[in-house]
Amino acid sequence: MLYGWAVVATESRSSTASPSRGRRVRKVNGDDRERAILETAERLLQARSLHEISVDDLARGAGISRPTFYFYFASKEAVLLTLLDRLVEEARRGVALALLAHDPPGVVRQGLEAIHETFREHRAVASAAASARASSPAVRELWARVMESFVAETTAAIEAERARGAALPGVPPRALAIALNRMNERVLQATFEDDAPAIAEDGILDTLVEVWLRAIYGTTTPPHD
Amino acid sequence: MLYGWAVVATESRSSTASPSRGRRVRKVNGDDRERAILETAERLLQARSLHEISVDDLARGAGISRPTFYFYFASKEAVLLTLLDRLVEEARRGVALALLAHDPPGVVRQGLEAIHETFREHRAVASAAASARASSPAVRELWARVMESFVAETTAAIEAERARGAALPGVPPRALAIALNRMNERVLQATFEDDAPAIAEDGILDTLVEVWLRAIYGTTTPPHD
DNA sequence: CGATTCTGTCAACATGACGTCGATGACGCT
DNA sequence: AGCGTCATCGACGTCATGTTGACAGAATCG
Repeated sequence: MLYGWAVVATESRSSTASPSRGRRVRKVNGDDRERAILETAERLLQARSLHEISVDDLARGAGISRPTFYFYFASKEAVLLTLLDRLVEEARRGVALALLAHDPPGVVRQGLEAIHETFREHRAVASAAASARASSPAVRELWARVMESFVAETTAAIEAERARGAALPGVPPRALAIALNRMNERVLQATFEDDAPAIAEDGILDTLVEVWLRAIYGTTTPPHD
Repeated sequence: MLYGWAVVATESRSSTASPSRGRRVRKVNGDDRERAILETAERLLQARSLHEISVDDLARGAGISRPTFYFYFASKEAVLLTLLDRLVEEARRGVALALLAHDPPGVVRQGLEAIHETFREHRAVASAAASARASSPAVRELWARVMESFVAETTAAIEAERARGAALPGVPPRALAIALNRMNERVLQATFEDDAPAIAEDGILDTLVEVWLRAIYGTTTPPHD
C-alpha cells in the first residue's frame, strides 16, 4: 500500500545502475529470473505497449507465477524503469565520447549520431518510456535528468561558441539548447514509432544537424578555430 | 463489444465538428448532459491525467450514473477525442488567419503565436491528448492529420522561399518542415506541462521564431519581396 | 548435525475499473 | 389509451492489480 514511486526508483536503479550494489549473492536462480523478466519485457514491448502487457504476461514469459513477479519488481513500470536506466546510461556514454571531437560541427554530428544509434537499437524501450512519462513520476524524473544533462552540455557549447565570435548572438543559449534537444527528442520518437508525419530513417541525421548548425551559427559551415 | 474506435471517432466528431449534423432534437436535457460530461472532463483534466480519471468520476461530475455515461460516449477516450477535435479546429482557424500575413517572418511568427495561444488556453486537453496518442489510434490519427496539415503548409512555404532565392538550399523542404513542427510540438508540451527542462512561458515564441527563421533563411532578418 | 533464517514460490483473496444487459420511468405522438 | 423512443440505473461478469499467508529448499550458525 505504500510502495511509492520514489522507493521503486531508488531500489530498482541501485540494483542496475551501480555495479557496486550490496546485494547478497543469490541462489544463481534469482538473478536469472530478474534478467528473464527484463528480457521478456523488452521482447514483448516490440509488439505491444506496456499498457497492453499484463504482469501475468511478464511472469509467464519468465517462467514464474504472477505473485512471484512481485518478488522481483514492484510493478511492470518498475521493470521499464530498469530497462530505461540501462538505455540512458548507454546514451550518456555515447554522447560523452562525441564530446571528445574538437571541431564544433563534428561534436554536433557525432553527438546526434550517438543518440540516434542508441535509441534506434532499443526503440521499443524508448517508445514505452515516452508513454510512461505521463503516468510514472519516476520515469519522468529519470528522463528529465537525461534531458537536463544534454541541455546543459549544449548550453555550455553555445556560450563558448558565442564568446569566441563563431556563433550568432540571439535568444538565451539555454532556451535555444532546450528547443534543439526537444526537437531531437520528438523527431526521433516520431520516426522510430513510424508516427506520420515523420522523417525517413536515412534523412534524420542530416536534417537535425542542419537545423542545429543553422540555429547556432546561421550557416552549416561555421568558422573553425 | 463492437464499438470500435473508428465508429466512435466518426460519430463523436460529426456531432461536434460539423454544425450541420443530423442528430434528432433531444429533450433539451440530452445535449446538456453531453456538454456536462465534456465540461467535467476538461475540468478534471486540469488536476489529473485521463488515466487517473474514472468513467465514474466523469458520470458523477455530470450528475448521472456510470452506465448512463455510456449512453453518451463509448469510453472516456471518446470524450477526450471530442475535446481534442474542438481544440484542433480552433488551432486550424488561427493558423489559417496567420497565413494571410504577407511577409514571410510575419507568417511564421503569427502562425506560431496562434498555435501557442490555442494550446495554452486548453493545455489540459492538449496534454491529455499527447498521452492518449499512445493508447488510442483515433487520437493518434486525428493528431497526425493536424500535424500533416501544418507540415504541408510549412513545406510549401519553404519551397516558395527557396524558389525566389530568399531561403537557403539544403535538406529536403519536407524534412525540414517536419523537424520544425515537431520541435514546436514538444517544446510547447514541455512548457505547458512544466516538464523540465522547459523554456519559460515568455521566452518560447522568440526562441521558436529564431530557430525557424535561421533554419530556413540562415538569418532572422530575411530579404523581403 | 539440528535449528533457524533467508530465498524463492504460489494459491487464494480483496479491490477497483470497465463494459453490458435488462428493466424501468417519462415523454411525445397518434 | 397505447406505442415507441429517450434516458436512466441496478446488477452482473470480467479482468488486471497488488497483498496475504503458508510452504519448501538452501545457507548459515551454534
